[in-house]
Amino acid sequence: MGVTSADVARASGVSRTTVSYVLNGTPGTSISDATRQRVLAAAERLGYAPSATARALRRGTTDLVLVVLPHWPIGPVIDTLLDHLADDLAERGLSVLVHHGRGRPLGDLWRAVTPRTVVGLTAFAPEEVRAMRQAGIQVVGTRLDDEHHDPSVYAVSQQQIGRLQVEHLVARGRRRIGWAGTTDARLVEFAEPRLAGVTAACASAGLAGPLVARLELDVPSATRAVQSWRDAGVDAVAAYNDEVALAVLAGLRRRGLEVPGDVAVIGVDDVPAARLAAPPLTTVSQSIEVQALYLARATIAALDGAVPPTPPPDVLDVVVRSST
Amino acid sequence: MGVTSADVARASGVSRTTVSYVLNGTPGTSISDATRQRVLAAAERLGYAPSATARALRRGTTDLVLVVLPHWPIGPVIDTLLDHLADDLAERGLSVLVHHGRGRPLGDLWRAVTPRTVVGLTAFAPEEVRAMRQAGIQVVGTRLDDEHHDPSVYAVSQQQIGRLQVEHLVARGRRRIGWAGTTDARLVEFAEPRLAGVTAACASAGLAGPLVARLELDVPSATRAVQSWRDAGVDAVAAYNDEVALAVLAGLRRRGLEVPGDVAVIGVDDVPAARLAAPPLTTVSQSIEVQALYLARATIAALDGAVPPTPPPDVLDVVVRSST
DNA sequence: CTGAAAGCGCTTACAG
DNA sequence: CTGAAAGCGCTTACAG
Repeated sequence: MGVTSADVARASGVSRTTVSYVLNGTPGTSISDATRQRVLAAAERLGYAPSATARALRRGTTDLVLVVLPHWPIGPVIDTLLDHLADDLAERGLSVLVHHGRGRPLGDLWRAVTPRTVVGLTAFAPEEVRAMRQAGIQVVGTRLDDEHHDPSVYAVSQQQIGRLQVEHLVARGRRRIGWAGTTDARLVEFAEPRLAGVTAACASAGLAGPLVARLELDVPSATRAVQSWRDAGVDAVAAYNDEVALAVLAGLRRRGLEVPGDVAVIGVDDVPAARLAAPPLTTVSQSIEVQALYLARATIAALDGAVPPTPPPDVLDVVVRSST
Repeated sequence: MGVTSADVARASGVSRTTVSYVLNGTPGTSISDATRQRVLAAAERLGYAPSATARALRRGTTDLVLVVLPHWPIGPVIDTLLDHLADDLAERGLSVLVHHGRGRPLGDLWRAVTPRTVVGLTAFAPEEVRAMRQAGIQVVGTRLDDEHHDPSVYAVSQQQIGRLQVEHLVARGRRRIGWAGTTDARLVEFAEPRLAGVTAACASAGLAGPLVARLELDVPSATRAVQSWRDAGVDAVAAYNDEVALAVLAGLRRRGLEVPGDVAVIGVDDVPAARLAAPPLTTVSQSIEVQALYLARATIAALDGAVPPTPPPDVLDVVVRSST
């Protein structure tokens, strides 16, 4: 198929050993400059590229980092995180590959890739983590179930997000909270803990539990949800994320209600559309850059066998705009 | 590190050949049922998983499909496409891996992964395509520069998108077109051809060329752009995508202008936020599901050495809402 | 300063 | 019905 190191050796009249030494710049081996030049020239001329597969088999590992996303629609937030992560890791010669949690089982994936590190933005089954580690793969993550307190894993508390939303609304004098979820079943992993946080915060504040509505991202669905909230006297809505919050705003608009006069609305993520909404949307930001940097550092520390970095103290932040 | 086929062979008292035959269900080899059971049991007990790397080296290929995204912020559109593609390919035992066009050079990537197929949602350099093909990798794509008419590649014309936007605006009686681009340099690859389409369509309609403004996704920046358009008598704006269009709407709102009364606005992508905007946004949809299915089919056809499927006839569609 | 040889873990003709 | 052996392409002790 391709040209191998044996071809380069033959073309430059040396052994494969020497080719390997020259091309890898193996330290501790001083090849004569003439030989070096001959090898380099031959490699160049033949268009030689080493087989990463053979190298991986020999070395037992690759320079790949596999990022596993949860099985839900990823938003701009995750895109940004991936961008930063790829940049940070590229400096260490690592390539980032992303799996979208769809298709074949995860086990097939990491076995096929033999990555150096698996970065999980989703929760892994404990057996899976064990199997990966046993295969010599580092496992790093931002998210595991709250029960699995693996010290190597840093989890942004989804509950805390919901809590912050309610605390902000309460500070604004709101007393009857609505929760806007989605009908997308894939989001349950994130939606449930956020709702739990909302519920807990309502209890702490001495309020009734949130009035839950799940909506599609369209105006009719949002309008129905708004109606159900109004019937119950809701004066503030915490939404699963900014997209849902935008739907809520659309529903309120359709009903002729004022924001925040009649109803306050708060989202999660601070997507670009949030600041462009009418009115601009108050939202909980997750400081993705900070998280990406932490993940990159954790990955690199794991690689170096160094102590894991300290997780960033507070990545959650309420961005106050005009909707509350 | 891990348990190998030799371990399984030893544990079950057979040769590695037999282990391989049993575990792969190699056709044309009839292993006695007793032996088969012994091997299976030993593999199970030892937790054996074949080394994908060794297999790849031996077979010369993997069951991986590498999707290369362009180096720009991917939106929900691409997410949906990836989801569909992964589902469609999983049925053929193929795993999808995504590269976000960041970090290390593409060449390192595909060499490291040795995928069966590379699916490009970005344009590849011709040498790169040649190198991949020479390495026995199939190359499939939705996008190549209009100059490279590779029959194996199906390109959604970015120019056509811009053209459709203008034709719609002209049909609505608009005569002075503004173009809303972005300051994000990563988007140039897509933005330029779309703008070229807008310019061409303006010429066809006997209009002056578009008045170009590039904006950030925030209200102040959008407001400045709106001002420049108004100074030039612009009565319709074609935006690079929906996000930019939302910014334009925000700028118009800030300026107290009516949409579409004073200025019509049209985006691209039909993201969920488009229908939730105030007013709901007219946009060009790219029929992502159709494209994903086509890509999956093209990938599978390439695998089977079959004739490539016919590209879908018209994936572009103007979704008319209230902003025009 | 450079080469012959072993071995990473698998699959697959080829023999029996 | 099953096994010994070669080989995928690389790297790296070990010898010279």
